[in-house]
Amino acid sequence: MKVTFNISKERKFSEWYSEILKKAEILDIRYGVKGFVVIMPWGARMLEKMYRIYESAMQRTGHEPTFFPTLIPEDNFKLEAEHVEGFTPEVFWLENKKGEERLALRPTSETAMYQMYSLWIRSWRDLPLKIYQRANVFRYETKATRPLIRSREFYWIESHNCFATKEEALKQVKEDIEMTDSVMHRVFGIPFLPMKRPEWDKFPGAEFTIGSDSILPDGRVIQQPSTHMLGTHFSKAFNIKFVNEREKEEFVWQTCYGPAISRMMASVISLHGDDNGLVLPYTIAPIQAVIVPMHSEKKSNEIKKLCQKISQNFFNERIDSIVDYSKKRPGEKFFYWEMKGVPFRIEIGEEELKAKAATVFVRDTREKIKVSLKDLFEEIRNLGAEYDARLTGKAEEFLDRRIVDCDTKEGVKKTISGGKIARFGFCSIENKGKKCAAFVEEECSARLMGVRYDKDEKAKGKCVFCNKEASVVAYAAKSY
RNA sequence: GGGGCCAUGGUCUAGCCUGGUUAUGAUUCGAGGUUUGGGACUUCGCGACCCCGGUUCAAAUCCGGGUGGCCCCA
Repeated sequence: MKVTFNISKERKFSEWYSEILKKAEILDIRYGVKGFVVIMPWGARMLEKMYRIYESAMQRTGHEPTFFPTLIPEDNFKLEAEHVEGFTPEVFWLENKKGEERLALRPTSETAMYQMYSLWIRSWRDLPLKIYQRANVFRYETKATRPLIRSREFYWIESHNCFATKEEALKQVKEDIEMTDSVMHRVFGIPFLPMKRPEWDKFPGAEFTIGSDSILPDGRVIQQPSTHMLGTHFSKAFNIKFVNEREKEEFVWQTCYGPAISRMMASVISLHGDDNGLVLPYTIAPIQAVIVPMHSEKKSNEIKKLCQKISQNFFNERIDSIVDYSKKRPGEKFFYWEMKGVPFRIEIGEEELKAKAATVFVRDTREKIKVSLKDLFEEIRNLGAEYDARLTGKAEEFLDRRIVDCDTKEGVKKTISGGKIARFGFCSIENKGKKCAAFVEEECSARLMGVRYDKDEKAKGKCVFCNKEASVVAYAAKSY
């Protein structure tokens, strides 16, 4: 397929995004149901790699995999009062024959999993219970949907943990955020701000919520994984009790964590891509190196053999590669694989045979370098690590530069409308601060993201809205 | 939640106002030839009016409803 790609990401992010999803064959959005898309092979392979990396991090931190049913009986769904209230408007219901209970398509799986937890957990010896599942979940979005960013079905991992003490649960919240950092940030290259959400914006049924906000090129923030301290709200509703070491019955302390992999894919695509198309991190690119045999009158057999040898070698070394034997002219192949975001292109022709060195094109810098054939796979690995570090560094810089300190509410408004993140003194993220947050929502059409959870930012001066003493440093931005 | 715009081959599109020919052009795709170190050229070929209803001798075109998509504002 011939591909043209010439929309500026900087100037027209929204169009750029739609275009790249289609051109790079990540999604086909023509399925015909609002908010539902088909994930095509190039996207699916990326998603799969991201899943594997994330799940192995889950397992390293002591979580066990499970798969729970997609359907939740209505009675179960309704057990936790705040949860029902928060999620009911977003639920897809399956109506059955008369007299049978309605079933919910899971919007999240607390109410599916916790009834089982109450059966599984009997004593302190059963704790901690750390379980995750890979799942697709469904939310009936009434607003406009955006592929991968806000859809009605998305692909995520959800972990649901139970502990004997509050302290352990709080520690888990920290561990979740560390996982977001070690995987989403360090591996996928998506920097984020861990924000403690205001009281009025926490997860329905949680004591508090930490949302990890990342940024997209248009300056809007997007909530990536959120982690919730559930306290004993759900354990009381679902009767999840254990007998402690002193033979007393207690309710378990719970946390849950929901990294949405399909949403991270949106961030990966958006943050790293450029005007020539995708730029995929080396670690998650479906193909890490494409080998292009150049035309030759005399040496075409030798060239072909060398390409095969390199490819086999890559396979042995667990580098995902293909040789592009298609009957296209080189230029067309070059543009195509660049658009697909393949980190490295290896050109092999007469020149390379003679020099015993490959010409390696690096996607993000668009530079060509010579690499001796005998060091090729090691060098690709090194270059891959450097390449990923560059992408991450660039994304970090982009996020940092977007945060602007503001002293006045006019300043906040101006910052937000300029596509940046405002940071300012704020009275309170408890319910008494809700009035001040209304300014952010109504006047700026933005979200009060909350306060930093990863560090203690000292508030000085007044709340920029009500002029009372500021108790916290809050952040606000336009949001997806 | 409010408002606006749009729907024609795989993709982008002309035609619609003022109803009537074999529905325009480009690109992709398939076959052939010349090419091949940054999107080549050329010949031939395949392929479309979102759905339901209405008006009419006649609907891509006019009217109503539905579905889907995009944008702006709250």
